[in-house]
Amino acid sequence: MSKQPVVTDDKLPQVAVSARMAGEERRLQILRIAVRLFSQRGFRGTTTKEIAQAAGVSEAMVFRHFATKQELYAAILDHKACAGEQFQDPRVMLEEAVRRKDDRAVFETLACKALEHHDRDPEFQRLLLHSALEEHELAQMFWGRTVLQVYEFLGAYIRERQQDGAFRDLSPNVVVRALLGMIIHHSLNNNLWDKQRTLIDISNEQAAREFTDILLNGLLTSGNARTAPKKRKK
Amino acid sequence: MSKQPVVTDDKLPQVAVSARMAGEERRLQILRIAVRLFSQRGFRGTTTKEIAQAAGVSEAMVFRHFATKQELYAAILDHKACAGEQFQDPRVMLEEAVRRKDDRAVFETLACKALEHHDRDPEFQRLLLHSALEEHELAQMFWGRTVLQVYEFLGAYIRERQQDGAFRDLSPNVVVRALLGMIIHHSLNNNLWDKQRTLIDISNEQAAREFTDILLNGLLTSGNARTAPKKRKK
DNA sequence: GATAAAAGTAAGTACTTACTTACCATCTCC
DNA sequence: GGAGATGGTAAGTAAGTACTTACTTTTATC
Repeated sequence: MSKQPVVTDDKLPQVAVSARMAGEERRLQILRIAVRLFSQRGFRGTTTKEIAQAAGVSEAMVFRHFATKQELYAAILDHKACAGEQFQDPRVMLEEAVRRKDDRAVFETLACKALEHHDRDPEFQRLLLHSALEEHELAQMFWGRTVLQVYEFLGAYIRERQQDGAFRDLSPNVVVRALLGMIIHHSLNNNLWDKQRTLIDISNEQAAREFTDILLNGLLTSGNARTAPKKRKK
Repeated sequence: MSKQPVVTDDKLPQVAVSARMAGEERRLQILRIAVRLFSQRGFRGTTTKEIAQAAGVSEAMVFRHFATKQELYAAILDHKACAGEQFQDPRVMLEEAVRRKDDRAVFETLACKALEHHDRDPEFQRLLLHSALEEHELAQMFWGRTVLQVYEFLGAYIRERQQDGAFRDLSPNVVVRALLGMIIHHSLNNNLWDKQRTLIDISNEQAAREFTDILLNGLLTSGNARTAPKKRKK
């Protein structure tokens, strides 16, 4: 009777805002909104009431779809970490470059894809950091499922190239950490500390190229390599 | 009367636990405890009740020393960011190495000091991350006061060495970001994701040496430099 | 068009949270 | 030794918080 048709914006006609939705549809909508809010304010910082309001439904609806707040969080992790537009498996992504032993392509492609992913989905990085700080299972899961794989895969490649005599004899894991460090720290800067990009404002492609450049060739001009060549134990 | 002398541990005789304290002393104790709890669980994740309990006093005491929870947080930021065992100014720390133009010493010393600091005071990094995620002022303050200075100082050194012809022509800020990325990401891994250090378990000194090594000399053996020398637009 | 399942809500409950009030205890110093 | 300042508490309060219950509306289906 007194129920006005709650369509707040005529410019979004394809989505009937707050109209009755099919169950699965509403579930997904709530999930997406929760992703946004959790990534902005963390798990503890986001209330179920806020989530419900942002979705345009009552709190009870949230709890019909997700029995507890924890379960909603877990569903998000599943959604973000397993399904959807997730990291492509590096083994597939880099297959060709690895076969060609094109070092530059291997590192640069990986760097570029990672930077693009963090750029397109900054929520993911925030969510990950929040859960790492809160010591939530997502952090461990992501570490075991994604990070370790990258270390294994890239590490194996580096070992292979060392045996070819193409790479110097550094610990492969340290090299991987160096590369990931440059990439992830750059994303973190762009998403968290220097959103206006006052210090560095370059495209992902260029960033990937420069970091790869540094890793592969080093900073020094060829004449000046090793100013203080200390002996390095093992 | 019925008040037992609440001294829980005889091995800490110099600090009378929960006995009457001088105002300033109690204030500092609460502050230190709050630092620990905030860094572990974040601002929203820590209750004033927990802080009071950990300090062995009633909640009212916390609010006598700090009018609000926010004010307590602000006091922590002051304490951590201004006073105490804060970062040494890199300009002082690296003065001699810069004068000698000992590139390896410049980068390695900075790396080592930063790694050691994060190792000795992991709370600081957690606190910083929490506040960056919560978009708190500490993050901006730290960025403006500490991070920018490092970029300026190291950037200037790199520019100088480029004019000497010793360094290749890369954007100085990108080089700084690469170095900080390796260092900070390594600390982050040690403090947050891989506390058991299953992947990489090396001393700070060695980490600093290896990262510097990578930055200064690159990965490739001298014969193989630049497998695919694309032209780089300015 | 009756019916039953599904989508939805208003108004709770039990508990926690930041913060307050009103009062006690213990020093210090003349 | 008493008085005022200071360290300290028990027991609140009002506004959240996650989650529930009992109920109404919509919609697909026969």
